[in-house]
Amino acid sequence: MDRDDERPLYLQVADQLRAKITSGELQEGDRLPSVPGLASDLGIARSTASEALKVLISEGLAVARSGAGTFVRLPREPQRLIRAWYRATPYGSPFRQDMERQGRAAGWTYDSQTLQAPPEIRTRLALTEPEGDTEDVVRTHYVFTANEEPVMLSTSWEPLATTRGTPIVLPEDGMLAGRGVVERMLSIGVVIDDWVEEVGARPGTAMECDRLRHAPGSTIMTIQRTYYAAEQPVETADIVVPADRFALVYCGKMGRFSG
Amino acid sequence: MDRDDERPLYLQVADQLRAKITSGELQEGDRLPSVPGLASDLGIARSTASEALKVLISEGLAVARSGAGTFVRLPREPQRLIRAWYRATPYGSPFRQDMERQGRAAGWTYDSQTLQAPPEIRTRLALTEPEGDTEDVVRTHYVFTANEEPVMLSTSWEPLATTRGTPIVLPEDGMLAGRGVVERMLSIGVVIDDWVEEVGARPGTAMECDRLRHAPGSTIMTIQRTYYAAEQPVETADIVVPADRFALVYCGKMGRFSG
DNA sequence: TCGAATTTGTGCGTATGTATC
DNA sequence: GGATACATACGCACAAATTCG
Repeated sequence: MDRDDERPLYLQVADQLRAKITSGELQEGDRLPSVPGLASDLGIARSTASEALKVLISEGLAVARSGAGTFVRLPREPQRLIRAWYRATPYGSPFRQDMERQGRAAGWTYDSQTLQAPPEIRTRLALTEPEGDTEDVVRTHYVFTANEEPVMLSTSWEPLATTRGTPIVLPEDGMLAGRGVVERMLSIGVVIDDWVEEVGARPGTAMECDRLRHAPGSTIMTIQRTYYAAEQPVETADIVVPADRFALVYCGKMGRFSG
Repeated sequence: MDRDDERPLYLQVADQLRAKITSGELQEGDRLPSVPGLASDLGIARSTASEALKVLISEGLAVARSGAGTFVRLPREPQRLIRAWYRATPYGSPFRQDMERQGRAAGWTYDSQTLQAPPEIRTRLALTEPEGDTEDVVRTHYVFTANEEPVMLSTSWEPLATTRGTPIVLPEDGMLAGRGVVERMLSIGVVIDDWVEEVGARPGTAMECDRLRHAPGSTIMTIQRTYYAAEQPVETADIVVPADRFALVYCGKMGRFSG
């Protein structure tokens, strides 16, 4: 440690602690030195030691538990979610296929409702102006689980213009329950041929983290997926996955339209 | 403001300032109250006022300029990075094309070096065991800029087995400098036909955030990209983009291999 | 060009509340 | 219940950057 100008003191202390984590000297779940401990050991102020730990916490390398201490929290090796559907036969649940390939039991709970689409969804589904307060979409909230643990949230929107009067109006009802949008739509003659996904990331909201049993503020990835049949959007979904458990895998071929 | 238990004081102050931003009372570039100003106006300690401003900074709603003040920085509508290359002719810089489509001036700086690939990269490039300490890859660090601002980091690895003795050993050297991997490889007869991208997200490290001029700990997305020619990996890169500025767009077609 | 005023960044010290062990 | 730990809040001081007359 250098008391000179070089770098701020609290960053030097953070570097020192980070090195112990990345080198493996401190492992997952191990307790980091406490604020008073660091302060007296290194001869610095408690507030300075506290700043150093906050750096590691903001980097996601540690979590503080009030009253207990600050603990190492290594980023887990993420599971891979294959998001490029090169399956020749898109039958069955894509999520279940991904999980079973990695030896995990997939499941989900859901909750469907018909209502009038909000403006943002109208844009994504290319809906016309609403007529009065007519209900024109089916919204379904999903919680997906792997080995009984919640791991993914999804909110799906399907226009009633496409599905009204068919056996698949409700996504999780009837013979094709749980088979995925593509297969369900195919059964009523709607051939989904294009997909677009827009991937973002941000700290999770309190509600999202709660439903995923995650620490508040932990990083999540968001996917806005839209399915098209003959250039017409027939389903769109907001998908939320915790970033410390999943990586999204996309692939394709060069040189011509990637679809 | 409530001096009672309710919520921590610095969060209440942060809420109050955030409300002024989201309501539009304070606009992009406007100066927030200074730390001493807040402290005396609200009758709180300067350190408490400072904490409140740090909350907004960590949320990406403000930036501090030492000596000048703290300024509103509204979350921009995220720029879209098109990551599915359906360009029939993959000529020119993909990054520049994305930026110019959105009316921004693209640029980059780089730094190339030949060295022996570390284990993780060996796996990704399917390299055999190293012979002694032979240098077998070219590593290039990039900092990409849009309108002079750093917006994306990338570290690219190319096996010397592919490029040794050709005019394109150094990515940013010679006639094809800045033209992108695909075009450069094509010029030596290596036809890149497959790509795989693995997308993750996490809080940025101190170094990453510093190089991107971002608040430490702000959310970033990571992309591990690998290019293949005839099923053989010929380049891999680690790409880092700040999540509050970019969304990644992937698209494809259903029902057959998505490439 | 210079200097005074302002502002952020860092670092010190202390104290209290509350959670955990 | 007592010891320990983190979270919050207060106070002060100085350095470095910026701004402006």
